[in-house]
Amino acid sequence: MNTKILAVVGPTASGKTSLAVELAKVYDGEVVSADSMQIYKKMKIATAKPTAEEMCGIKHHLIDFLDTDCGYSVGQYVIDARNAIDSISSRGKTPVLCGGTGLYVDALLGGIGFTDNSSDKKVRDELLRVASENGVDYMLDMLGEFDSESAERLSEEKNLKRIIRAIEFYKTTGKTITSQNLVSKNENLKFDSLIFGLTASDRQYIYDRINRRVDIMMEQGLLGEARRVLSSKLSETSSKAIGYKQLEPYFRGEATLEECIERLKTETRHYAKRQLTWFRRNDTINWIEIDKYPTVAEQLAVACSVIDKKGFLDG
RNA sequence: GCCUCUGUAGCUCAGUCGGUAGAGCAGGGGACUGAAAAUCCCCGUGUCGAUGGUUCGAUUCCGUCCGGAGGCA
Repeated sequence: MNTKILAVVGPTASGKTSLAVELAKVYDGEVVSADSMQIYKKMKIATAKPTAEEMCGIKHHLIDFLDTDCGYSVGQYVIDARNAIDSISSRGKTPVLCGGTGLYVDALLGGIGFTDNSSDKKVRDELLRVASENGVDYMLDMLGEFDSESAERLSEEKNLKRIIRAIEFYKTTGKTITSQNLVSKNENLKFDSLIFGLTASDRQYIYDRINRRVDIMMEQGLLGEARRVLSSKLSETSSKAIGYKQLEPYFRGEATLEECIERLKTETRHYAKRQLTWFRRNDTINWIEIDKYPTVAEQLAVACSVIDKKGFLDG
């Protein structure tokens, strides 16, 4: 039988952390993070990484373990998360997945099997160079030579990053990404999951929370953290975090602090919107509207009633 | 008080030699299989400040009024 796992997803600043901790308390669980930025050490305030106090003694996995100069990927995440879940289950506890990185959540819960060594920095850099010289259409034609199906699929939006990824996959494995995607879903790797999604009936409610949280981050010392993070060596992944690069114009004297903070809020809102788009298409999610249930206690009550009604953790 | 400039989308502004208007940002929708806090695609009706006048027709020209900015006193 597949391992049973509870999950809490949703946009940034929706309160995933506290609900996950409460669920873990009730169901004797441990939290497994699904967040592509909280993995990094040093990045605490900007990533809203749970503090010891917020964790309430609940063990958290896949948080605060990687140096900022290290890269990371979905493939690695799925391996790490499966290990964490195995360890939790073997101790007879309930894994509670918690995070806003939709790709990580879906890959893990959907049982996507990644093959080894399909990513090669050298190949990718070379492709990026070719692309900068010849343009997107040229890359699309190149892809079409061996994988017309994905070339067709990508021809509408012309997303260079995906086109390059498709070519890179072929160059490093000799297989097309189209064929890989067909066989990657492994039923045996799937989890028996019950997913809760935090959202709001009024989008503005979440935006207000984001704006407020950025102000709080500033009070907590985001500026100092940004200085430290920006002066350390960052990887391709860690350099993408929202919260530091938006403050760079201020450090360089090219913008006022107020302007940068506004920018930071806006980009965080954009991010939340993308997260909502991602999760909305998942019709297995049990949505909880946080403007209707503003306290963790209320959200927990809703979640517990769903779990009970479905008898999800019975037996 | 006089003079000049200005009032167009939530914001910043184009524009219409008179035929009821369009960019950027914000906002909305969507995609997403090894960078995903990434990357990419789609979406623009608004009393053109108010009110009279000229005109077949005014957001556009003219008058008056009401905002805003600057200059002279």
